[in-house]
Amino acid sequence: MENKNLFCDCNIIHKEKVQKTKNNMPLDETCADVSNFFKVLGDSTRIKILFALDNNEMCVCDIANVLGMTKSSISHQLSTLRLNNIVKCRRDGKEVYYSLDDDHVREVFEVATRHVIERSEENEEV
Amino acid sequence: MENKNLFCDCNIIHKEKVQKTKNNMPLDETCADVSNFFKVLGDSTRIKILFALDNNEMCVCDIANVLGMTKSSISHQLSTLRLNNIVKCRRDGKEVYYSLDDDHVREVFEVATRHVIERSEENEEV
DNA sequence: TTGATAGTTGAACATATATTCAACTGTATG
DNA sequence: CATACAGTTGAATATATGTTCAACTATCAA
Repeated sequence: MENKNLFCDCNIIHKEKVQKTKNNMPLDETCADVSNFFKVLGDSTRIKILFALDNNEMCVCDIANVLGMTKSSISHQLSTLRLNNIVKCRRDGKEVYYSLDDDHVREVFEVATRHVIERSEENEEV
Repeated sequence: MENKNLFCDCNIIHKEKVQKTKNNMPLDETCADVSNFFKVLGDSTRIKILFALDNNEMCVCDIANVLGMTKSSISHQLSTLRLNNIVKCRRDGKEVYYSLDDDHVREVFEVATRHVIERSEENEEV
């Protein structure tokens, strides 16, 4: 059947649109990078860390105290955030200070927060 | 010890900053909503679906064919996206057509994509 | 009504991942 | 040097989640 795709269990309904969309799809690697970026932000502990860091740099112990969690779990999550270029750090004596890495991150973070807050306000009205 | 937090295994190093940051933290529920929003975008299948829908609405079979996946898995993921108000759908005859839900989503999505692409270009230069 | 196709859904399985725990490194101080 | 504290890290465990499979509903056409 010409309309069957080897890797798919159903027909192509709009052949041209499918072909066109296929041609415009980004590389798999790009999709993986984008989804990975969101995945890193998709954890409430990490989001709380970002809120805490939104206005000031903080050391691991202070973050742990703000969130009421162990320094180990915070350190693990900071490591994830750092490896994904979402926070950066500097050591000063015994402490390591973390802060948001760049403005793209702040922008995405703030747009998303606004989106979620506005949506929840909409839902209250209904 | 006055400097120990009941739920944390380490000292408060900067007492004032910790207190101030604690006071400025959003509600747990808000953090959960924000992280959940990102979590939904944090999967490569769902990101591919959003890329496919970025310029035109599509039915389930066509999306499945573009991604080379079963209609069942696509339908499961569309359901996740729909429940989180990221896509919307309309039925027309036997087909159900999906499209991006609102402009906030498009904005976050596009800023993040730009961010990831620019970052990967930076890395190529180095 | 019957058959065909589009799409949905719940359960099961396999994989991914957040936290805990314990051991470790790095730095300052006595 | 030894001690104390800040922070990191790897392994283990418990939980979350994406895909598959099979059964289901919805719509159209004969």
